Amino acid sequence: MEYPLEIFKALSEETRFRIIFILRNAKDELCECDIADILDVPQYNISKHLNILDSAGMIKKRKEGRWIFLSLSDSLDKFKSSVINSLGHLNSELINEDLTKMKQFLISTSGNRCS
Amino acid sequence: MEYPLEIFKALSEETRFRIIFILRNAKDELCECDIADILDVPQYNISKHLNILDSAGMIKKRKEGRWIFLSLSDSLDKFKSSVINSLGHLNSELINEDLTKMKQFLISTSGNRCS
DNA sequence: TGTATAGTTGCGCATATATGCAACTATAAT
DNA sequence: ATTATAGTTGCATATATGCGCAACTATACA
Repeated sequence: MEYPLEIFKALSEETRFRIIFILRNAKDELCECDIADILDVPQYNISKHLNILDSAGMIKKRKEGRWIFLSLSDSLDKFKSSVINSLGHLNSELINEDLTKMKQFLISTSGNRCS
Repeated sequence: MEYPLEIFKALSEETRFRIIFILRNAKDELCECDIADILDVPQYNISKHLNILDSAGMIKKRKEGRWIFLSLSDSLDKFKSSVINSLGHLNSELINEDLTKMKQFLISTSGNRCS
C-alpha cells in the first residue's frame, strides 16, 4: 500500500510540489542551486526534498562536476505520469511566478549557467 | 498555493486514499457505516477523514435519515478529476481487496442496506 | 418514553515531518 | 596548498497530523 501513497506524500508538501511543477515545465535540466534560487528556499532543504522525490521515483539526477542536474524521471509508470500530467490543468498565480522566474534563469544563462 | 496541495494532502493518507479509491469504483453511493466496515476502520475516524475529503471538494455527502451517503463529487474541476482518474492506472493487491469487499457489500444488500 | 444505531467532536497522546544550524564532503579554480 | 562553490547530513526543535477514547447529537423504532 505504501507505493501508491508515496507520490501523493511527495506532492503534498509545498516545496516539493513547486519543484515538480517547474521541472515539468522546464525544457532543460535545472541544477540544484538554480532550483534553490528560483524557489527562494535554502539549498540544504532542496537537497532533502530532492532525496524524497528521488525515493518516490519522480526525478532523474545527473551529476556533472560540482553540480547535480535535475529533470523529471524519464521512466515514470502510467500512474505517476498521469498524476504529474494533471498539473497541466492548473494555472495558479503563485506557481506561475515560479515558472516566470524559472524561465528567466534559463534565458539569462542560455542554458549553461552551471556548465 | 494551499489550493492545489489540498488534494494531494487528502490523498497522501492511507485511509483517505482507500475511501476515494472505493468511491471511484462504486456504482452506487456508500453510507458511512459501510465504508467503516469495508475498510475496517473505526467510524469516528472515517467521519474525520470524510470532513477532510469534503473540505478538499472531493466528495458529495447526502443525508437521509440517520445515514450519510457518500459519493465522489459531481463537480470536480479538471485538475481534481484528472488526479482522481489517475487511480485507474493502479492495480495494487491491497486496494483490490477493498474493491472486492466493497462489491460484496453492494451485492449482499442489493444497494439498499441503509435505506 | 426509552433504547438502539449512525454520526460528530473535543481532548490528550504519540508519531511524522519540515526546518535551521552547523559540520561535513567533493569538485573546481587561483 | 588554499579558497570558493555545490551539495549532503546529523541533530535539535517546532509543528502537523492521525489515533483512541469518551461524551455528545440526531434519527428511528418499540
